[in-house]
Amino acid sequence: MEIKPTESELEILQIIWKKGECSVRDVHEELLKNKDAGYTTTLKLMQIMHDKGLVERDTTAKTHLYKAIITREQAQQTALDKIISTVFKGSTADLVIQALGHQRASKDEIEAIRSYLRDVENGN
Amino acid sequence: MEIKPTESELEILQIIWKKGECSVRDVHEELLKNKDAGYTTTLKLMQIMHDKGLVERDTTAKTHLYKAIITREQAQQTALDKIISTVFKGSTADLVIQALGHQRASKDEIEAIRSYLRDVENGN
DNA sequence: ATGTTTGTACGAACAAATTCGTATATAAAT
DNA sequence: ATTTATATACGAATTTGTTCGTACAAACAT
Repeated sequence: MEIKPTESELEILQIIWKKGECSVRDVHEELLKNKDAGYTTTLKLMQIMHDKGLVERDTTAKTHLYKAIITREQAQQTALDKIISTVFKGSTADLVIQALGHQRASKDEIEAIRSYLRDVENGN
Repeated sequence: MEIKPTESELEILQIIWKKGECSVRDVHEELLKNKDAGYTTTLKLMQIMHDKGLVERDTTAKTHLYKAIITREQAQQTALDKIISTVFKGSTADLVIQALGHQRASKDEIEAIRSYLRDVENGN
């Protein structure tokens, strides 16, 4: 049973991950900074996300509060799995190298990665 | 002007990238190994891809031959850009670490990445 | 108490992507 | 020559995702 958030759902999840528990209005206000959309559109999307089990909600008050069920890490992993298999021929190394090559990681980022590699190799 | 292949289009591009020039039947046969679909579905998809400029084709013979216009690297970069911005908060390092952490890269892969990092640091 | 604001629910329009059936042309086999 | 297999073209149904309008309930302000 795959949980694959759509594009729009991910935009919303991002906001919920950042802010924690959110009302529809919270999310909507934040969305408006980047795009243009009606309030009921956001509401509907969040209701659908609830149906799909991407979020849970507290309906005790009039204004419902939504929390993410799926974690950012899960979504990251799903997204990675997908593109590794669809465009990177299954090779994680290819993905990493392509990411580092074109995204121009900063010195700090590169150091973080290198230190991570050390840990992996020592710990294993 | 964004060139964003859809899910199905990527499945087809993968095959074309691997095999080079392909007829619809070539692609279709390969697709059948993983999923179930009708021949005309594959045909239609490839025609749409042609309309969109993802592939070009040689129509001199009865059986048309398709080649990819978009390269695997372009598709990789597009895919990376998208997920880095949607689920990795814009951080390439986060992506790399998540990829290495869960995909359990092999020793060879890790060495390849490390050597790549060395090159980057020396070359820059 | 009554109007205004703020909320949910939900059907339905719209759009994009996918799938397939049918028509038709060409090549190959009998 | 006629049948059979293999192609393309393309309209249309289906499915999935997105957007919005309208109805209605609860809270708030006057």
